[in-house]
Amino acid sequence: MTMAKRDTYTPDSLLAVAVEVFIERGYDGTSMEHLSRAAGISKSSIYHHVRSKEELLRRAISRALDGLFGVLEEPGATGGRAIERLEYVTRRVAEVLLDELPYVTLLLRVRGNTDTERWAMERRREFDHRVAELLMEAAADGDLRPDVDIPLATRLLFGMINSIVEWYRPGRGTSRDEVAEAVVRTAFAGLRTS
Amino acid sequence: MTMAKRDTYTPDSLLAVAVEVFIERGYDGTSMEHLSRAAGISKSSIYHHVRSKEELLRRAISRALDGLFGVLEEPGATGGRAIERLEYVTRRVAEVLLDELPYVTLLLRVRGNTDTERWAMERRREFDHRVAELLMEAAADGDLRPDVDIPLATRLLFGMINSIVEWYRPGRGTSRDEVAEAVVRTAFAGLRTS
DNA sequence: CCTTGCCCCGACCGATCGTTCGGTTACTCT
DNA sequence: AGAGTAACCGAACGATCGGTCGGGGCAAGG
Repeated sequence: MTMAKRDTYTPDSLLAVAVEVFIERGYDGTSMEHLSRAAGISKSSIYHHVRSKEELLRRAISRALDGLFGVLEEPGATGGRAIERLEYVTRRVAEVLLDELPYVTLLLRVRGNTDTERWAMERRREFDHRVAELLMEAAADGDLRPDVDIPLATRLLFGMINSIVEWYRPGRGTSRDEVAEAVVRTAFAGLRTS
Repeated sequence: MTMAKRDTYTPDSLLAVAVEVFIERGYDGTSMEHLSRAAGISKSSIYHHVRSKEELLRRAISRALDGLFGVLEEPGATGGRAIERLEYVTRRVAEVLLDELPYVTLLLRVRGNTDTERWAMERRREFDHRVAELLMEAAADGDLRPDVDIPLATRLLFGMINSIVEWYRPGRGTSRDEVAEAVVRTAFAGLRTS
């Protein structure tokens, strides 16, 4: 009746292993041989769980994108003054990035060599655009320092948030919430009026 | 007598072509076939100018590192109050990054798969450490907001600066000096006291 | 004219790439 | 016990990888 838990790979648990290797060696720098060694099963066995190497990438990237776009649907991102929504989104994006660190890391490193990668880049641009609109609204409300260049500020804001994937390691140093808080505080000190 | 200029490749002019392809496709995602097509010469001809694919990477990375470490030797980085030196270094690093954009881009994307890449990562860490020291000095002088976490602030500062390589394209949008100025202003608004 | 040396080429090397295939194990269900 | 199947494996596929090799074209110097 109840399906007994077996200690074997599911597509998702295999994905978790694969993503770690992708991050360490880069997607193109990772061979199926590398993956099989890290997973402890043979190269051909991997194909029992997933169709291809690229499917692993697609699954990982989808998970990251779902998390990021999900933030834009949350109440804090849809109601209230633009500057407040912007601050909410900034904090939540940082949190999602920290919670789904390996998957978002992979998303941010995609270069556009395959159809999957180009699709990921397009979705990412779309997300950035949505946040840029928030910045424009906040500027129209007069809640941003008058001398900020909106497109430039958007770039630098994302640059700061996204850089987290380059150095954050869970359990070492600053905690998740502290990082998110520091990002919000540092970024908005340079943006907000008063 | 005078060596007539011939329109043929030098190791450096070939490097410029190769670096562009490396950035577009990623180092591991670039084959010598890709390089030969971009350079307009055959694959084997490339080996007349450079010893290997990895030598191209090493040359590019060296150029980036020389530029960055060079900043630390400039007068503005060695004399005066720590907070002033920090601001000088921040601006100059942004400028060097913009001037040597493709080479620094490559440096920042290295993952550590080969000896060359591991060497690059070590030199980079060394550079980051030098700047982190400046932050500590400035904090000791009481010129930084008392609530800033020094290691964290260092990460975010570099995150913002380094993100430039992800979006800046010369001749499009904001100018070199405007970008450098915006980085300094935005970053120091969140760091400096008063 | 002929030689020298730089720049380039096509053909090819062994190794490794992502993927496929036929078959074996081990567990579940009847 | 026997049937069915999920999970796995070694061997091998054609393609492509980074790199080598011997030689050809051509401008410069004699």
